[in-house]
Amino acid sequence: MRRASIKDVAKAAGVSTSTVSYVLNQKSSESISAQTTQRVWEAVRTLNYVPNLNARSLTSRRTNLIGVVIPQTEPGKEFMFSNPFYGELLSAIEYTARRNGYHLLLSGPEPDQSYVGIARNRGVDGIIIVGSYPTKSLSELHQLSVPVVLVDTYVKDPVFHTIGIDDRLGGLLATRHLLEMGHRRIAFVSGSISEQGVTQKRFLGYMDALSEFSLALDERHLYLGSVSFEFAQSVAQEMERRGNRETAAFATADIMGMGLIKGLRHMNRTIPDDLSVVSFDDVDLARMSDPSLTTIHQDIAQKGISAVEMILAAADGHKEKQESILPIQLMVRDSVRRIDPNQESGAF
Amino acid sequence: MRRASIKDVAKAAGVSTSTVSYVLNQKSSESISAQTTQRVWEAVRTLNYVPNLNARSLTSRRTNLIGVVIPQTEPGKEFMFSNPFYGELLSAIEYTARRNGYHLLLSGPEPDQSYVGIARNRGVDGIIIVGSYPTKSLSELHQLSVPVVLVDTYVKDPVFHTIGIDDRLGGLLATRHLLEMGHRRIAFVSGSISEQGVTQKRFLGYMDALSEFSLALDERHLYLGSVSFEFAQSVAQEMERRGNRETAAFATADIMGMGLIKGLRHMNRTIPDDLSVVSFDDVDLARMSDPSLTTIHQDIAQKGISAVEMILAAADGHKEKQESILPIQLMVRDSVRRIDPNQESGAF
DNA sequence: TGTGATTACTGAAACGGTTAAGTAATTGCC
DNA sequence: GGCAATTACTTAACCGTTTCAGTAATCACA
Repeated sequence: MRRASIKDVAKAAGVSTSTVSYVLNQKSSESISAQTTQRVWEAVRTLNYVPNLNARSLTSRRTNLIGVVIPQTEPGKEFMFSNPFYGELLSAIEYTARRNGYHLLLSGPEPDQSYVGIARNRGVDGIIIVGSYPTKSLSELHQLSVPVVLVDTYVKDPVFHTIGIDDRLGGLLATRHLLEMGHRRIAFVSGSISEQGVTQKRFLGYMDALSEFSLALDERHLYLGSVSFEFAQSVAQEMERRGNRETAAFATADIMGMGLIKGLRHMNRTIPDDLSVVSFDDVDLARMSDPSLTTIHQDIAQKGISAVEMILAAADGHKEKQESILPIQLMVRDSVRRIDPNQESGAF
Repeated sequence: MRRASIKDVAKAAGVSTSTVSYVLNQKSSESISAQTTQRVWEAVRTLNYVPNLNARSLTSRRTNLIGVVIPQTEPGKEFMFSNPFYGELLSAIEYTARRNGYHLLLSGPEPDQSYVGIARNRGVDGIIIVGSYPTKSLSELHQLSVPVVLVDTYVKDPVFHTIGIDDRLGGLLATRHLLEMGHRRIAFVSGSISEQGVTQKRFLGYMDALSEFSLALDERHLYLGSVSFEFAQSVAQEMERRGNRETAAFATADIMGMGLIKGLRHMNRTIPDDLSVVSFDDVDLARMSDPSLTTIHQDIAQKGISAVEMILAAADGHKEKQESILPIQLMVRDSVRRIDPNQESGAF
């Protein structure tokens, strides 16, 4: 008992498959009598017919499929989405896509042929790539003539649509806030700094802020690892070990901010009394945290919505390259306290 | 400059399309000379050819696509995944699927034709449904002859593969722990209790535990709303308003446990001193929370892995209905304190 | 009343693949 | 040396859909 095909419908309605197709697609250029139209719809109903979109895409050259590639945040870790940022982003993408008649083809990066797999062999109408990847895979993508939206990726090549925020400004705002609150020895806690990733920009912002206050970069304040709760948690001990007496930290993701807080608490330190923390992203978690995190807010949902809209526009023939930089904002909450800049001792 | 098709390869290699197809699929039943094989592969390489999986599925009747339906946790909310549980689960599903050569078609429930859309018109090889849905849509699904795995859904009809945990036992373990720690007035904080959802079972477990201690259900201790941080947060005030003097609460999801904690803290109450909390799921968040949550642990990743494996088995012809109940475990952390059962006053 | 439009359809090719059946050439075997 | 089996392909049908190019019938009109 197979799924009914258009042929079954045609037979049941006593017409040709082309007629059925015309009825289904309501082409105004074709004229079909009201009688026939009704007979076709009846057949569709009784046979419980649904068009096969895969077959349709064969001729229409449109799949109504958007590929979404989300990275494993941590190379050693099996599962992605360890950062809730991705969950929130994906939600927005899925919702927007579905509203516009698109489905989502979800994939992590494929080990062998980078991440163009779904684009190439599924013929997606567009592909949204979140995060940074080796440049060579990006150039691969360019050869496919498929709209690509890069989210949170920095590339010089102005070939792809991009959407992101001003990460450097974010780093500046975060660090400046700490400086204005009197902090001078500020840890920089992040994942590894890659060429195309957001972290590098946030780091530049960190340095910008130091410059504003005529401070030199002290590499001993850099704590680089992976974007994960666990790593950030371990940084607390590392800070003590190094003995740099930081009074504040800028963590480049909310989960890292939370990890830091947790790590400090294990050492019986409290936030913000022993260490002020500013983080980045403003995921739901940031508000839920205790103390709630002072963080750089970005509109994660809007990022997803815009990404889909760019694909839709490109699929509708708009050729111009689009580039969107969403606003960000410092959210002052409870994880930073003001100190006397001349006070000599930090928590460590 | 279109994508190369199998015809282009055939022309370039000077053979028929069938030969190319045989080379590509390495059918041992067909004999192709080493020479020809090499020429075909060369053509494939120079033309950068990748088979179109959509076209292939037309004849092979296999799409290598698994549909995943994840609910909007909250009817009024636009975006799903507000509960990190879904992110963790989806991660595991995606990873396992990709490892086995499958891609994921992600969808929220479709407003009009429930959620069978992707199954019907994309011809997925299997569909994983997370959470509970109206029964009528389920019966719809049954008519498609596609393997279906129901995750965290209770249905009497033993038609679908299912995977879940013993939610009733979980409710029992959570509540019993609170009772053993001396609590007698225990709030039940959850989303709405639906027929097929997990909440109902957890509620039954809550009642089981009360029975064990010869306590009657007091409906004043029930706080039902939506599975969200925000609702749980608001429950804190509601508890005070009602004045039932609860000393503990069982929240049926970790985010609700966290919301509760936050809500109480806003009222200058502390956990677990003023209220002990046990929650459910043990998402990463639960460990990160402060105080870390005493919660019912379940292996979320395994849930996803098993779901995919069930689909794979079914796609390979295994017809028997599979049913998996994963173990759970009470994780004792820092959100519960022992009190004297005879002490008369709770926090409220 | 013949002509050109319009209406209401159908036939067939095409999309990119797979595969059963057929064919020609070579090989194995007695 | 003749026949069957094997090797190495090709042809053609088919999967489910769209769409261009017909075709036949009706209609409008001078």
